[in-house]
Amino acid sequence: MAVLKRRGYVPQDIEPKWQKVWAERGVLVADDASDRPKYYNLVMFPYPSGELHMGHMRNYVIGDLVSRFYRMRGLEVLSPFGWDAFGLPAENAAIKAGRHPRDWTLGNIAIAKRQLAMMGVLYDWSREVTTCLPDYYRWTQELFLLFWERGLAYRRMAPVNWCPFDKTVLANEQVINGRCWRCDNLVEKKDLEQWFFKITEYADRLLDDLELLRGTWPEKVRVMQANWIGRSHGAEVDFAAENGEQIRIYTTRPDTLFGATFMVLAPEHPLVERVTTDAQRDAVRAYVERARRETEIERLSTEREKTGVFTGAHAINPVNGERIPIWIADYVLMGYGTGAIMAVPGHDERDFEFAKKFGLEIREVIAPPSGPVGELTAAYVEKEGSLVSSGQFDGMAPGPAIAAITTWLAEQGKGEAVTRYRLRDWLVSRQRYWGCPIPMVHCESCGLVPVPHSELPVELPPEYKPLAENPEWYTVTCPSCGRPARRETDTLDTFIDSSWYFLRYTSAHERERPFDPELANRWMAVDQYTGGVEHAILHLLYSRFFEKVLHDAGMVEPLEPFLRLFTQGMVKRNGQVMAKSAGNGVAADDLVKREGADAGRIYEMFIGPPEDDAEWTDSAIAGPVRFLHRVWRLVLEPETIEHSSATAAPASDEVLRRRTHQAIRKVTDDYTSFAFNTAVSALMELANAMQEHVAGGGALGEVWRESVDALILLLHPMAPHVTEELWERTGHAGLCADAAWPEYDATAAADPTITLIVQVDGKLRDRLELSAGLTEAGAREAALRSEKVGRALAGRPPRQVHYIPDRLINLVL
RNA sequence: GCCGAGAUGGCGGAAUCGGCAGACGCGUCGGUCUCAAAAACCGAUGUCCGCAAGGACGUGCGGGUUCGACUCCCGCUCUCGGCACCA
Repeated sequence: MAVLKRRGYVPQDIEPKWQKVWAERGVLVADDASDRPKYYNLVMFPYPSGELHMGHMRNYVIGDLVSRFYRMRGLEVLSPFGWDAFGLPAENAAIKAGRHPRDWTLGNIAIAKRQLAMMGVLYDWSREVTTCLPDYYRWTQELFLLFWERGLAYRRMAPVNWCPFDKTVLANEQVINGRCWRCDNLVEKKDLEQWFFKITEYADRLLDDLELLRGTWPEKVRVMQANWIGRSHGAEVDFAAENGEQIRIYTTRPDTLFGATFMVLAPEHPLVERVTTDAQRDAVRAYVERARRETEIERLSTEREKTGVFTGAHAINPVNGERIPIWIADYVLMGYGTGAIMAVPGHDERDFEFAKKFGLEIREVIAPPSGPVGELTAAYVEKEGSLVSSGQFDGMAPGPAIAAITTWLAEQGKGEAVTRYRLRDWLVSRQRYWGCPIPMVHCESCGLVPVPHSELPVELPPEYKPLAENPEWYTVTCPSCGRPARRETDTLDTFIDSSWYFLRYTSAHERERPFDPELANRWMAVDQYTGGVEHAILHLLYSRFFEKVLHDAGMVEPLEPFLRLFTQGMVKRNGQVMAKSAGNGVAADDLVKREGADAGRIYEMFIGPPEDDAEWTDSAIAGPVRFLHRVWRLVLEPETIEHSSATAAPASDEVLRRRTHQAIRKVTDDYTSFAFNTAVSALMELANAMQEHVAGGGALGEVWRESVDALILLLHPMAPHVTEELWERTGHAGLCADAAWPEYDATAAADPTITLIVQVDGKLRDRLELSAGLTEAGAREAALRSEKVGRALAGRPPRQVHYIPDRLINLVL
């Protein structure tokens, strides 16, 4: 595309000038001591991966727009920025390019910082944080120790997700369809000793407090988090195996206990070996071996057939003393519940399928409201109807029966009510160099010993090589007994770094603690948090967890870190999400060179609702480009706009003023509610109205100047450079960025005339321009006077009349 | 399979409460200017019938409620996102 050459407005001439002024004057540096109401406006800090394109920019433009808007409305805005700078891509790039991950990362930060400035995006850079620098990660280590001291960090052997390509373990949340979230390779299961955070201890609060976010977080995100935590209420029940072992099962449907016709243990269940009979031992061992070898590919095959093997053993159903067979099957997971189930094929789809395949008994114990089915052809899973073949509980509805049977089990000492979660503890250790070192020491005699606070930070060694292969680094003396010991060589998941950065911003230079609680409470909670939906579970759940732990530690008051959450959609081009790898990104540098930052910003806001994905069309940016040239001309040289007596309605100050105040109302509402696309439309309409005013020979007096000022001010959050220039050129002292938001005058915006819609039998027949405040009789009279209406009525009198004052009248025949 | 969101012109999208469907743009067509082109500016632009006036149809599909439905209800289809043997 050729560089657009137009008279007057040359964005490339004015944009750098104003960027310099804003920076010099520290326009967006937040004042901790201000007595204006605070507004903490946060955008998700990025991973510095290289050049920014317009897909990245959408987030930052929204953030900047919000900052500028609320500043103009008189709030003390805190809008900090930083870098989520530890992580695998830096290591991968470093391996490829032979550079140290730190150099690669810091280089990218410099590029991104320049590009943000070039887009006119302002931040309070005095609070910048970079998670890979010791002055940040020393506090991450401090917080790790706080979790350790509060019993929330522990180390244990566990089956974990191992990515063979990235050579590290992954959190459950980082495994997507059995694949690594970073490199997309299949994940393996391994038994390893790893560090965990006890997020499950906070499961109830993380779930229940989602209620505090109703209406201010996208419903989608709240639902996703609730499902991820996955709380279920049920009972644990002991079944006695015939060899004397107790097998504890978990069920959410104790009401179906009389329908249990067999039991199933997970292949990894510790009792498998002990209950299996000699006759079945070989078959069971073969099955368990196969299940162990089974890869994620087989796990994921969609139409997965049930497999299993009989142990030869039996157990006794505690409610009715029945003897039922014990099976092994991999559809029962060791990681959930107790790793063992009672199978109720009549009322569970999976058990039904298994029973059908292996010819096991299917028994009906819940009759639907319409009565017992007799021969079940599918599992009846609804909780409606009544119990049958269930001894003393017959006739009860499933709901009450759940409570009654659970109570009975507890009284008999055979079971108890239990709450279970899908959420697992957070695996936080990674076998990578480029992360925050875990400040712990392994001592043969003392065990796990925390590094004393006075010795923090535990710094990464300068040389880039795996920590476990760096004896010079890991060999230390035990802080407790002084004997030779070994440093922990794992580093922390980068999601820990990003779980508290918003707190660090509130006192980024604090030297004694991770953050100053007083300042944290001055700014927290975040009033507006903006970022991508891809963080709906991971980052947002972990940050909420940290906030609650730090609340409990007395370091910050709010229970939830983010009051309002906005998740913006992704920008696509040629049908694909803009990405370096897809080669379809619109580079920010190119855009600024061609169309200018302001036009790019407007286009990005105009492209569609900000919460939706948007398709970037190269030609469509012409609209915002033309619009800005038109604004320039309207403000600085309205006399060059031709009078066009043929088309223009006679102009009046009253009409111009009305449309100006209507625009103030609309744009203010739209900025508040994140409807940026319609805010652009409203501004274009105001410009159209002003142009019509001039073309119609309207006066260029006081009302005109009010419109010009409003146009500049309303446009400023979206297109800061051109408006700053116009503000100066129209003779205002001070910065447009510092100016007060225009006041909306309801009287001026009120329309004295209305368009009455006239319908006959619900069909539009005429529109009448009338003065407002019409009675039904008056409206009816006016409607009947219309020639078009007369034709439609054809002499018939209306039987009914529906009148919506000042809007519509419907004559029904 | 379950949960959530969505489907409106050639394209992006708009439509506070059930009351003018298609705002605002892009694109396209026509015009002005120009030797010409680009840019700029002006006008037209949902579909069909009609010279026109005007009329009919039209918000994924099929029903329903209503004087009146893009909007509410019932039943589908398709698209996107999340979860996925969680007992």
